[in-house]
Amino acid sequence: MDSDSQSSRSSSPELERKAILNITSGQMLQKLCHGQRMPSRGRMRSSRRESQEDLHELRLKVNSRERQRMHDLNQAMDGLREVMPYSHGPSVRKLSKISTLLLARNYILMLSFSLEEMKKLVNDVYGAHRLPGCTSSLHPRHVTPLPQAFRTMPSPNVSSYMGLMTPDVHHNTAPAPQQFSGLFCQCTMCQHLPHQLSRTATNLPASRPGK
DNA sequence: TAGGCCATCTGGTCCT
DNA sequence: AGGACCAGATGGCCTA
Repeated sequence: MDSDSQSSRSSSPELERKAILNITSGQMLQKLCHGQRMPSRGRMRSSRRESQEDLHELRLKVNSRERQRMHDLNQAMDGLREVMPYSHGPSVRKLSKISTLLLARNYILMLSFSLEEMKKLVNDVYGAHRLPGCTSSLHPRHVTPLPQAFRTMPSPNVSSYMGLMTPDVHHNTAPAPQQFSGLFCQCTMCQHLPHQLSRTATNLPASRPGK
């Protein structure tokens, strides 16, 4: 996988061997054994070496666990990248970790906003003609409020939630903003809505209405 | 060449 | 006690 291109750089067998050699020889081992009391001459050869070996083995074990933990973390990060709406082509550089997290947050916020807008639009069309006993979640009574983080966003402009989709953050690999502009009209909801509503949805105002 | 990003090692802390 | 988690340090790779 392309996303592993960088991690394999450092986790290749050769480099891992070097890493092991690094702690096996010299500095690290000295560090590990530093502060240990000198055993008597008779015991020095065997017990000191044993404790060194024990420490060394322990260190290798701990390092290996930590390495595995970080690999798992990176795997999860890759999973997140896969569902993020940015170009996945081979010519596109992988999102950095921080960019992935920030973009994911913005993406969630934008989807929340889209959902709320959709609920409002559907309610505008069908709300007045609701049948008795209808418990649709689209009814105003059931519409959930926006998340706090979303409500405190500085700008109501939809495109502003794409703040991260800028070249300076994504190394010129960010998708064009219009990649998102079709969000409403491509969903199943919009496709089944009356033509007029569908048009309205695809021409969202710059500001959130009524806020 | 500087700066960004990353993997790895390491020691400390917390939890079970 | 052992494992998980975290953050700092370090060094390598890559790009502008």
